[in-house]
Amino acid sequence: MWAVIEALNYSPHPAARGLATRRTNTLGLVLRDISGEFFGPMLRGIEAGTRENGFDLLIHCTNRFEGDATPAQYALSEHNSDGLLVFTDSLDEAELRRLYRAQFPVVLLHRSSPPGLNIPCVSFENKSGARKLIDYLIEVRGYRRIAFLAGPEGTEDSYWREMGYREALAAHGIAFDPTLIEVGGFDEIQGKMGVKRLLERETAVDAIFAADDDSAIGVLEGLREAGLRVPEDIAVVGFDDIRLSKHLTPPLTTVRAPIETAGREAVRQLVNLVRSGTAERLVLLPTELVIRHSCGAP
Amino acid sequence: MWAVIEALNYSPHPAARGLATRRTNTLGLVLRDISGEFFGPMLRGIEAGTRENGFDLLIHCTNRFEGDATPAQYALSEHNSDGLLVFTDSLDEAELRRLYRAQFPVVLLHRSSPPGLNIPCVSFENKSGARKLIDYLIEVRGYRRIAFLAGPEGTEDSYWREMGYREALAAHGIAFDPTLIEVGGFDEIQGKMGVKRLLERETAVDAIFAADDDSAIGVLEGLREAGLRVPEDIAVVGFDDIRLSKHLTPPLTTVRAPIETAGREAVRQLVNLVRSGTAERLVLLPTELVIRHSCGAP
DNA sequence: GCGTTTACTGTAAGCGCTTTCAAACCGAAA
DNA sequence: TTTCGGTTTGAAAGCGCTTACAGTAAACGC
Repeated sequence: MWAVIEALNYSPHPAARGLATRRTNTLGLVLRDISGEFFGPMLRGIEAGTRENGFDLLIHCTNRFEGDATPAQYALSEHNSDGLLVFTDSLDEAELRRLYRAQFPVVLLHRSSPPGLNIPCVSFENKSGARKLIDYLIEVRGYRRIAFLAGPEGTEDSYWREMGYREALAAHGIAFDPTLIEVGGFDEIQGKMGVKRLLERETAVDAIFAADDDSAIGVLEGLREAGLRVPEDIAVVGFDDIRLSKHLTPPLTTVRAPIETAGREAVRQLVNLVRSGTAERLVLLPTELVIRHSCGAP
Repeated sequence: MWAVIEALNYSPHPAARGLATRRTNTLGLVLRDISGEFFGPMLRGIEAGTRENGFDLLIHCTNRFEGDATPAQYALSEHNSDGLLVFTDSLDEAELRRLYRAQFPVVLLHRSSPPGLNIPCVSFENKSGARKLIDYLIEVRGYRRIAFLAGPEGTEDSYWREMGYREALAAHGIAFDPTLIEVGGFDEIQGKMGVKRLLERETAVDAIFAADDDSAIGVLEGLREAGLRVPEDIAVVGFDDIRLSKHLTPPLTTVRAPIETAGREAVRQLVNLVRSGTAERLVLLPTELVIRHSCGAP
């Protein structure tokens, strides 16, 4: 029997099998886009996770193009996958609700469940990571006027990092100063623009906490163009510890976020959800302080 | 009619449709693994390309795990995709031949067609890029003893870069010296190990041409650990111009390879092949010299 | 030896769609 | 009114698989 199968090198037809079993053996990943340093490691983790569990991976970016005719399409759904990994805000709440009502397995990555939905999430310990970082800047490096350059509006990772920042300030009796907050984005350009706006304000700044390393790169650039030395004139720290960070000039103090592990873990939860219907409601992966020269450390 | 469809929010079942039409509306991407800085931009290009053309993207890594039970599986094939994008050597020649005989649309990325098969390929102008780079090192910077740190055995990108290197030497009457060749790999670790082996030989070296930027990073590290200054004691150049390169210390002289464009172009060729059965046999995307401080330029 | 359970094999239905083909329909020309 | 071309509509077949079920054979206990 198997010999015959081998001889004819037969392989079953996934579409037919999918039709009959009503399972696709495929997991879907929904992203807004694939840009920035973040996605390489994340994809690596996700791909590894799906493969280890014998699933295929279908990727879809929901980002619209300039002048595209097609309306918002939810290309990935119960029809072509057994479960969905949803990154941040790549799927709107209505679709999330629909999938939830349909009891379709979904795991959220770096985004929490909309109220009432109880969808499992995987993210980092953003708050405590930021807390450790700012504690260090205050206690060890002696900075008091620390600016926060936030990520994109509505990004939860950025929100919790800001909460950690505020908590650290409060714990050391430093009043929160709104003029030290500037919105940025999770990329180099926005980081650079953000720091320029910050400098125009002419408030004293000891250190800048960029919401992620990508934007910290822009901050370094912006400061260099403004003729300021890092860390002598102003210290810079980021979050994520992407591969570039240790190669920057100066090497960037940051918080290491296990990006790849988060991807793998999200798949693990999703596979559990698909197979046994259970998953942990919230998984927060630990972060770790990484001290380099950009904060003034030797 | 459409109102009813809207009202019931009906959406067709891809598996059933696939069964009936014998088309999947999906393109497959076969990789060995997703590591290194190269894959981010490449995936970005490929994803954009597939989406613009209304196809889905299925990704599969053929890399084996330690002690995995499953034999070499060709998860992606005529059953679940309308065409395949094959990156370098992620698929063996036998499978390539089988797909070719079955007239299944395949486009190769950074790898040329096995003899007799005539499968379309998309790659960079590696040879002329390397030629420009080495010409510059010889003519402008005056180096004569330039080492080449090759990529992984059998990698065509590396092969053609070496050919460009040799051509440049020959054109300037510099004899090819095998002791200046060292094998490395397309990653940091291998680059570092390669440069250490090179230094142990105690041949005079003016400059090191690493086959890609990832390994050039390892070279920089290796030289730093050996107490050598770049570019004062020894110059270093790479190939690809990945995002890190300009942030390195010193910033890396390299050749810009349009990684993302190559991905997008490969999809374009594949879509043509799927839709009209035609594609260009070979597309080589132009590369561009990027001069930074690591080669001794100010 | 017979009735009963267990195992195995084969058959048919059906998954949700496309596609083909035939039948029905409609308007225009004879 | 009849006839013909063209269009619309409906029904049926089939894509390649799974699965449930019936049917047959084999094994078992009394």
